[in-house]
Amino acid sequence: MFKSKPCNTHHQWQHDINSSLISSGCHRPPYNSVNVRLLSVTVTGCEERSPEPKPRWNPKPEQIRILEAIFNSGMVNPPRDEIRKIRAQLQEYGQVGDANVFYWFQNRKSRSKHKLRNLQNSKQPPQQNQQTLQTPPPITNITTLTAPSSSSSSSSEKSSPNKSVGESGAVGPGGAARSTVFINDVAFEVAVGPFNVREAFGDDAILINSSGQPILTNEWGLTLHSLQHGGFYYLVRSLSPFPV
Amino acid sequence: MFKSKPCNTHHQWQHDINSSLISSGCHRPPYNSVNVRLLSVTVTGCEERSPEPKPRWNPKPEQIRILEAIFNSGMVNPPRDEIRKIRAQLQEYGQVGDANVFYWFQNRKSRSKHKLRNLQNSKQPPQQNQQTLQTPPPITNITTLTAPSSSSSSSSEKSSPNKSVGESGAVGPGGAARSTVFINDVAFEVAVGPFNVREAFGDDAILINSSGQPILTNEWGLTLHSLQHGGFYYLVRSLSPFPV
DNA sequence: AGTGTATGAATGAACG
DNA sequence: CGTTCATTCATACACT
Repeated sequence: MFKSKPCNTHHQWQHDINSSLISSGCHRPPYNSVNVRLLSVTVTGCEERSPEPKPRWNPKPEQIRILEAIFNSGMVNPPRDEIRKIRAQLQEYGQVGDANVFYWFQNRKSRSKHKLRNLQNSKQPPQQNQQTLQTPPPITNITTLTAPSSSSSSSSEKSSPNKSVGESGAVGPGGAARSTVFINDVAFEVAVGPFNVREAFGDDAILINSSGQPILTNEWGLTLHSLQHGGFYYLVRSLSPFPV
Repeated sequence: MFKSKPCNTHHQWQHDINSSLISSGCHRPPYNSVNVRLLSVTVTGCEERSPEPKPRWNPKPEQIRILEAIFNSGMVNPPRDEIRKIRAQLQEYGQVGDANVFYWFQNRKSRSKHKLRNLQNSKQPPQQNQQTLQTPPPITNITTLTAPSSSSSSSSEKSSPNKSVGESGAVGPGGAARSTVFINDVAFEVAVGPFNVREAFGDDAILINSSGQPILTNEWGLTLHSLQHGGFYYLVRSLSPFPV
């Protein structure tokens, strides 16, 4: 019982988690808490199995904005030094630790990928789903896929992605016309024609090209033109996370 | 969906990784490796579906205790034979494979180091260009690990059995009364003053200094004096429950 | 109130 | 070995 209920009120203080990164101890909250926490027994007194409240970091909107901006600018996997800098930057708006930033990027990337995957998958089913889904049923797709996604971390750059891509422009012979575009350095195969940005990435999603120009869309989130095959685009958000 | 499954149905059977450790060979068997495949993942008609979900090992608290104890006793990088023995020992409490043990130690060590590094970093304000390359670790090959001290919250002081993420950022005002010592080459932050060896390492724990002299403690397991800041100590046990 | 979803945190597993 | 991926847990918040 004294273990799953942080009696603490929802104080979102996050003491000084800063400077702590992934720990490695044991923590198995689920049912048992054996934990042999090394130290922390500052001799200062008897301690009993008091569950740690676990104040979870609650990023401020400004912080999220910054993080999102960095993420969307291509740095999806910032190296350690960068994390530290980012943390410093974020700290202007509230307490935050390197670990928090680290976790944020990890989760952000992971979930982004996961969602996109689902998206992709949902298009696969031989079901004639068309409705609001923009992807044409034909799926003859080529196996060419180049997803830089993580790759290296040593160099933090990618502001200007121009990694020579394989230019996998292939269209199913006799099939629907599709082209490959890169969004946040991730390859996507999209149908030629209007692309439903909103459907794909959410209501608040905005695509900008490599020149920083936003891709215009109509009130339905559809681009006015086709995305350019082989083009690089970046996804930004006006606010809030995207629902899918 | 599943909000809190107390004891998830994790089937604990770790497909035996028998034969050899994971050192080399094929990795990433789990079909779930979606890796960088966000694009075109289809057409293949039917993807090979390994009928094996490969549930990941979920160490039991007792197992964690044993592992922690071994790790804390200094064996941060057990050789293959030891791993086998350890596994055998752990198996009393649940299925576990050599690979699991191996990974556990790898992660444990790695994350301990990370944590320490961040700690150090945060305490050493940016005053030196750290190229990440070129500067061989000034430290010896010691594996430093810092123990979380209760840190902040002057009022709520407790040694949490669980995740101890908290770490007071800057030492703050005047610096807390703590010092760093190395026990089995692992860095610990301890409170200045008597140190509770028993509390920290168990009833059978004995600390000896770098000269081989045992650190005397009273009947409570408290050292008579403070541990020396920066000093090297070694943990031995009067009765060794584990092979060391 | 509960129920579902979004997301911070943790960690086993694995890659390069 | 350091870094990254995938999965899971737990909690804050939104919803009907």
